[in-house]
Amino acid sequence: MKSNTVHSRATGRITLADVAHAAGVSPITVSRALRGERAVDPELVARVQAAVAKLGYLPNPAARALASGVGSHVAVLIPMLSNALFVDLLEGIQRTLRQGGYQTLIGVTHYDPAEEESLLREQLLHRPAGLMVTGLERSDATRNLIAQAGVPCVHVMEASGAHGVYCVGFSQMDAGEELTHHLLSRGHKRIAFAAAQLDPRTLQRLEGWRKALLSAGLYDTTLEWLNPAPSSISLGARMFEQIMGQQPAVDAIFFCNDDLAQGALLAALRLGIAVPQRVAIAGFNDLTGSDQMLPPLTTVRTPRAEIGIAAATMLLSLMRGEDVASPCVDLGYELLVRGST
Amino acid sequence: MKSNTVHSRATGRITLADVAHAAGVSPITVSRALRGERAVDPELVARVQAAVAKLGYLPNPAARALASGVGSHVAVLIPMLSNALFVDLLEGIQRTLRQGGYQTLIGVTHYDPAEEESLLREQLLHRPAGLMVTGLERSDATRNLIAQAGVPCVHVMEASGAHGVYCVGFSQMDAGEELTHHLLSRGHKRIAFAAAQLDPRTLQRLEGWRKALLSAGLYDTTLEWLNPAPSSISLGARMFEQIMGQQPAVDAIFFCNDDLAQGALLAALRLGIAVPQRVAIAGFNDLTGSDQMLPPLTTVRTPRAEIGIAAATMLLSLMRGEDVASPCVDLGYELLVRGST
DNA sequence: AAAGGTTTGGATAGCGCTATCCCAAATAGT
DNA sequence: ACTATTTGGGATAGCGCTATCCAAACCTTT
Repeated sequence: MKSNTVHSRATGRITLADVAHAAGVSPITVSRALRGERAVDPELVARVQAAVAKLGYLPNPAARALASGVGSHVAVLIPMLSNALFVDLLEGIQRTLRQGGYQTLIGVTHYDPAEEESLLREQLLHRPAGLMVTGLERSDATRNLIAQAGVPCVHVMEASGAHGVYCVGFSQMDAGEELTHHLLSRGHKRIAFAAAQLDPRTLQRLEGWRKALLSAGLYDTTLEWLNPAPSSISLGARMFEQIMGQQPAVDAIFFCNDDLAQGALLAALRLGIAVPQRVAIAGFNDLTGSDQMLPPLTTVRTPRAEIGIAAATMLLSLMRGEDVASPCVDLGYELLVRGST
Repeated sequence: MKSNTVHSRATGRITLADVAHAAGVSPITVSRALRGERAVDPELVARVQAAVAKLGYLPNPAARALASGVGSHVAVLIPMLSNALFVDLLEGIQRTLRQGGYQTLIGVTHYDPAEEESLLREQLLHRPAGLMVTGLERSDATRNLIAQAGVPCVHVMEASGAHGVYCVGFSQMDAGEELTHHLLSRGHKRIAFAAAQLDPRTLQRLEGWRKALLSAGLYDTTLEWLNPAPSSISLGARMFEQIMGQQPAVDAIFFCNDDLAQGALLAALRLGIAVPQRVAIAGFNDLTGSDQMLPPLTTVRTPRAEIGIAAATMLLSLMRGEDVASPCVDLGYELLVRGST
């Protein structure tokens, strides 16, 4: 006796062939109808869709990936998950890509170019449909891997006019400059820049700070406090104590990230140093808690969730083979002046 | 003229067949030698490995997934990325799985059972080799999906004796009880429990708190402050003000998470309420910054990185078809008594 | 109306790997 | 010494889908 189940394959899963049989068309027509890859008679499309719905057909991503040579996922490389900045970014990316039918494969580079390269190499084996990477600076080897991958790549968190590169972000340098101008406008003369991690974005903010101080004739190398260690609240506290101890003339400090600035504010409370009277403190990124500090922290709100959404939307277009209006999107930033300056 | 390149396929990539040709064996032998799936003559294994190294062969995950019916990745479902707790957990999981040759596909459920179910459904389409989920409580539909997936699943963050379930975590209830006992031992009589998010783990801590207060004869429903909103520093500040305003007799507050407690400490500073003299404050999870607060926050250190590593190690064993010594691993916790109590 | 181009559906042949069956050779059992 | 069992290599046949070529049907154009 013949089996009268709907499926034909041994595994028992509904396949494209089953749908084709039910719709009375060939498998390739089902494939085309579902992907919209070529014009198909609307009536056949309707029959196919009815069969798909009736059978509950779900395409097999592995088979699709093997046959087409490209997967249904996107590889995203970010430096860190412990910085809330990237978590917000990722949330926007993942939600948007998921709506577009793509999975997100996350790789964490720990700010290490070698790790970025090895992660990318691994990810590329899985033949992603697209790539998303943080920033524009990377090793030549990594850059080559991206170029030879043959899939679109969007760069996030920095905006650059460099052509041939898709990017979504904002000008870290302008933001750093604007925040420094704010401190200058408050009458501060000795404005220190305190940074940790020293990734490219941090160094761009440093450039902005330098530019503002140079134009005001107030630049001084000894005002730069650069620490390559990872950024953290406790490091911020330590750097604050160090700066105030070694350079009492400093009357404002621009911390490259809010966690450092939060640590500094807590240290100031502990030491009884008045903020902003004795020394003004500013941060960057408007992380959670910054508005709750004593005093509330002046900082720069960066549109990371929006960047994630815009970058993912751009990547979706590129993966569909569409052109994008502008390869480089600048989403700006917002200076948030609060009690600490 | 015949091509003298090493590869045979149109795509130009080195395939298993190329390796087989170079090693002078059949493709299936190469497959077996590389996977160790069946005994293969050591000499042939050596020849195969030499050919792999010479040609730079890298297996195609999509082909492997299609032929074997199972992918080379693990689906991990966690509630949130904005809680540092899960970031630390994930870091341990991802690093360990990567060493074992598996990719990690992250799904964020936002504490929503329906989203958990739909995410799992999507992930299952990709046929993961294993599953990792947070906690033990979930919808029946999700539970069925896990059971019918036919791949091993490890539950993290809670330890339970329930048989047939693999889990790595600790007893949230015991931790809540122990922290409450600490507060009792400090002489506090009216110890409030303040919680947000109200996920199962939080409710287990609540149970521990209740148990401790009941045994001390100090339990009172009005001491429970439960807020379903997401946990955050600013919510902690608001809840603190609310509790102190409405229930001035409270002499200690156990916050279910450090972010709430940090907000409370900042609010206390703002309001000039002495901690721990007027009211003691305790948190949970020892998040970054808790040791920098004024006063430093008493909390419970939870071994989330270790949980991630142990859970991933267990899952690796299960995916290899090995037995694990104990299906349920309790990694404990550590009470950190600091200045706030 | 014939020649040429343009759709649109289908047959065919893989994508690169592994499950499965088979068989020869080696080992064990009585 | 003979069968019974184990061991290890290979041939074969897919896994479920899409790229590619082909042919028939449908429009144009002159």
